[in-house]
Amino acid sequence: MRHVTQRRKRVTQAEVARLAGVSQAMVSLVLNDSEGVRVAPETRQRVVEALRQTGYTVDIMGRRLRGKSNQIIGVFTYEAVFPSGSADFYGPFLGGIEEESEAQGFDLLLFTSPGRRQGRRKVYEEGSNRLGIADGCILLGRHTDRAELDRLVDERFPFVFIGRRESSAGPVSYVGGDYAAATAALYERLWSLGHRRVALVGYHEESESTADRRSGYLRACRRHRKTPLALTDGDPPAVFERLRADEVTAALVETTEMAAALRALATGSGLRVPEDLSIGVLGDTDPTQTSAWPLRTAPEADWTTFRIPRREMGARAVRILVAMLRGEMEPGRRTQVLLPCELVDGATVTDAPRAPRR
Amino acid sequence: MRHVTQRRKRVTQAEVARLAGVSQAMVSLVLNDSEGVRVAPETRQRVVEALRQTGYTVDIMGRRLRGKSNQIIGVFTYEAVFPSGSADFYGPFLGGIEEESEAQGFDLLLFTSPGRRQGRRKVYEEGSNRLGIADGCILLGRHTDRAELDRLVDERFPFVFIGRRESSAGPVSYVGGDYAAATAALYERLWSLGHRRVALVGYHEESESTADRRSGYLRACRRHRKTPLALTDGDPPAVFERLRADEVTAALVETTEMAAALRALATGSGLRVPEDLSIGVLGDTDPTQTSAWPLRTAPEADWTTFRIPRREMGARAVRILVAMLRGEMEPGRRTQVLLPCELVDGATVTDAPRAPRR
DNA sequence: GTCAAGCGGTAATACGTATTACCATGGGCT
DNA sequence: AGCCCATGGTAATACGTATTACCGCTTGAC
Repeated sequence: MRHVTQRRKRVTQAEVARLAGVSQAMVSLVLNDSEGVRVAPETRQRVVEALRQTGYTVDIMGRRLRGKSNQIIGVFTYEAVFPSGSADFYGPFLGGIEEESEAQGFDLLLFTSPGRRQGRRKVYEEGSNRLGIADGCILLGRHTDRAELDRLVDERFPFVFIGRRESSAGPVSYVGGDYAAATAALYERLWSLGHRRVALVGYHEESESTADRRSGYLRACRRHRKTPLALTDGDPPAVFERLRADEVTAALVETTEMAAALRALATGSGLRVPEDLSIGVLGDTDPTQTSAWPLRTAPEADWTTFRIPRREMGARAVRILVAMLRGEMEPGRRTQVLLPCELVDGATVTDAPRAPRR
Repeated sequence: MRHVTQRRKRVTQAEVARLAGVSQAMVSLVLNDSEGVRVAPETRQRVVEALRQTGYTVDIMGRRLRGKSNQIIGVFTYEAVFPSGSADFYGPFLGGIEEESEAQGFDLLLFTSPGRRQGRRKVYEEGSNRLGIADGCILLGRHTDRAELDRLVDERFPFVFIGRRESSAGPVSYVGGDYAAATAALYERLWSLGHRRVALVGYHEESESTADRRSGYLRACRRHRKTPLALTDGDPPAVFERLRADEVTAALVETTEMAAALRALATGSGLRVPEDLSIGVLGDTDPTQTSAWPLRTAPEADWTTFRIPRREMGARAVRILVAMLRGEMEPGRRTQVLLPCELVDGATVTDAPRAPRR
């Protein structure tokens, strides 16, 4: 029984050269058809023949080592990219990232190894930043670690965040959705339908995206000289009671979970949605996140909301990162982009009720 | 205006060494904690400090060139991982891959960089194998390139395929679904319900998965001494006519698309499903693939089928690959695994009709 | 006959890391 | 004093490729 050959060694240019009776450099020259370098046709023939015989293939590693870039974009997410449940938060983002990095000629490195602390991934483990093995990195995730972000900025590692992010350590490049404008637009839509008491229901926690929605709401309120009514989580029944007490006819709600809970409470109290209470959802946010609000929601709900251009955001982030890597950006400058969100007319918003409810 | 630092250069061991006042070799030694080599505690301290200051990260190209592993598992798919449509074929596989590689401490490298030929990705582009960047690789995709597979086997690059694959170049490691057993089991279920004329409707093309389903069907037929009736695509109406002509009471159909088309034809002809015709689907196969069969299918259809354990397949593939990389497997041997598929009782199979139809 | 120029090829080097062989120093022992 | 050995570090090298500087040869011009 013949002993199986062990791990066959790669064929190198040197071996090809030996076979053809030339130097390694000559093989490289023939392979790369360098301009301005002269190779005798007869020699080229010999080399080509040797290449064919040996079945030589370029070793990417050697080539990239020499080129100093390994053509890899890192993707860091604070949670698993492919969740076991059906909730698909990252999918669209990554779709855009994949598409664009394919177009730009980069591979994608998903950081799955880093240590998790209480189920959440960390960039810095044992002090060293594994992201560095990529040329640059795209970061995603609702649950951002402030300290890590600051440190990243500080290290001058090229990265782009998906979702607006602020850091005290300096400017951050990001591609976000323009939640403020979209929220204001949704408010305007309600206003034009006759709603005069429009409340905001959202998180208490001050993440950038929550803050943007609130600022859009506040701006719209100011514009129409209305007193804002912003309710931050607390338990759903309490929020609902508050809405009734203030004779609110429309609510702008941060997530579909919250919206579903509200609607359930409303219909439970004999109120019809949207005839008695219009509900606008401020973008379909991360469905995987945990909250005090009941998770179960009718999937077929036809919410009035705005579409977050996830795919475009991913693609745009890659383009920005690649520009940074190519040095096409004034160094030190950061790029901050907010993409418009498209209004989606659903079945949960209609004209304001004629008579004020009691 | 102060000119900011230009394009951040990779920091190398040599620079760290300079800062610490030692040689590059010393930095490498400290980093790798090589056994049997003595480093003065005080020196180690200096180096560690310099590493921290510079934010050094290892360059995978240099390291791999030197022949060491990078703790990176490559993932190669013949189509985009994150499709723009909602059809999510790769998701579950990658979920398992991600989960397991996280557990094993590996990062995931998605090969998205160049190399498409007519919309399909290629492993070998310009003769070079890009997979080599990773320590080993997992391959997925219904559309396999035979020549590439052979060449991969030949190169002895460590890889595991998801889905059974055969190569003339030698044994291939894979993790597949046991379609033969599952198909046979589905046949048995039909038999026990009184069906005596059970047809197979499937692809003509001889991919491994198609072949497995057919062999399971044939095995079951032999067992019950029935003449097989295997219909390979052709146009749906023709297939349906054939089923009627042969007084078939149950059909095992390869994909949900085919099944939906058949059902539409059946109900259009006044046959009820499942009362007059039972339909079993042989696993929910790649929904993105193109075929002669109409794509539109009622999504809420409650098919009787078997579940392909995609997530488990992904995880298992990673475990096998890691074992290969750790050298825990006899070199030259390959691991070939078929995981059982669980029967799913849906609404499209019931007792055989009493009287033969006409 | 000397020089320049053109041609065809090679040696050398850089890229970043890991590892081996080796060297300098100093202390303990005979 | 002479020797050995332990200690702590460095120089050198290999990995595979791309590129530049350079070298030897021929030929043509003067």
